[in-house]
Amino acid sequence: MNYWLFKSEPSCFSIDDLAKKPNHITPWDGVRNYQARNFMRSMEINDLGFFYHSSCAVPGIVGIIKVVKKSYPEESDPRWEHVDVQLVQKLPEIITLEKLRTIPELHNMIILRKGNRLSITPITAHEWESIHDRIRH
DNA sequence: GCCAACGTTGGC
DNA sequence: GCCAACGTTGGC
Repeated sequence: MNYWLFKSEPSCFSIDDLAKKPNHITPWDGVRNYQARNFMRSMEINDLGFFYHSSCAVPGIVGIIKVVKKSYPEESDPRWEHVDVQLVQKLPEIITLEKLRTIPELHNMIILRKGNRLSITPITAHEWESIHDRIRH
């Protein structure tokens, strides 16, 4: 079991867009970065991920998703690949980037590093739990 | 809108 | 294979 963080600009594809999809499933297509593609290739069914809203007024984690189909080539350009993901939970409240920066366990998280632009990043089980603990129940 | 950081492109 | 130029990302 691996953990990931998936970035998306909500003006392009938001957590609510995912919630409107049949079975709450979407192909995570359009990734045009080799490192991110390689991360997708290494994903397994049932891997979990955080859904992150970027380039918006309040960036942060807005949901939990899981991998439901292993990486496969895109029709338009087989050089690129993507997995299918399914919505597990929309968080009752966003965990903002500002909040994430205050969590000591996350100081090494890739997404928080200056200049990071990767749209898909692995996160550790420890990081996953630290964030998960901040979800309101 | 600004700009730092980073990836990609293409001439050499 | 180097590296300058350019395009994109994403927080602010």
